[in-house]
Amino acid sequence: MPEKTFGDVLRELRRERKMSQEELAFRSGLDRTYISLLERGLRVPTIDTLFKVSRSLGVQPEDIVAQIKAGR
Amino acid sequence: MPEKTFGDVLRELRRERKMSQEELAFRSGLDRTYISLLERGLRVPTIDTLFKVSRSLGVQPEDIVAQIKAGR
DNA sequence: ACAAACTGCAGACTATAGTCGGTAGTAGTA
DNA sequence: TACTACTACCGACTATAGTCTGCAGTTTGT
Repeated sequence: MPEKTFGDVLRELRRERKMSQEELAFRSGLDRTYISLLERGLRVPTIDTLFKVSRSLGVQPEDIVAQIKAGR
Repeated sequence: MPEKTFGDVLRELRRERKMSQEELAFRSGLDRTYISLLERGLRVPTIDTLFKVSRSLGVQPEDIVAQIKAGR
């Protein structure tokens, strides 16, 4: 099982749902450009943000965390 | 099943291991006073910080997240 | 080819995560 | 009475999460 970054998982889940960055941002109450930064790994989210996006994607936050490779 | 805040879970796990805030801070590479802030719910950690403390506590980060009540 | 929708990216900004040094209070123990 | 270990709390700071506007480049569909 290939482990990925948070951004990888986020992009994957978003695309599976055929959702644009803008739509995910709106539904999560976040900025569109910030979703872009997250997916490219240029920002590290707080757990509050993790909860917001996972809710918008209809997935449990722990399921996202479980897919992430242990950071440094 | 009683759901808690991140701080509640953190304090609980730390005490179960009979570890001081200072020791947890040292092992996690974080500041002593910051662990105190986290446990009292005065700070929201990034997922990087979540990984650090869960590693120090010998628990999977997703297990901590799963215990947290969905934040707004 | 063209247009529309989507995304990367830059700069300047605000909010908050995380550090650091010190002080005071608490709980336990000799 | 102390002494020790631990933690709450306090500024004041630095680093970075997250916003906003705008524009350029890419992708997708017709």
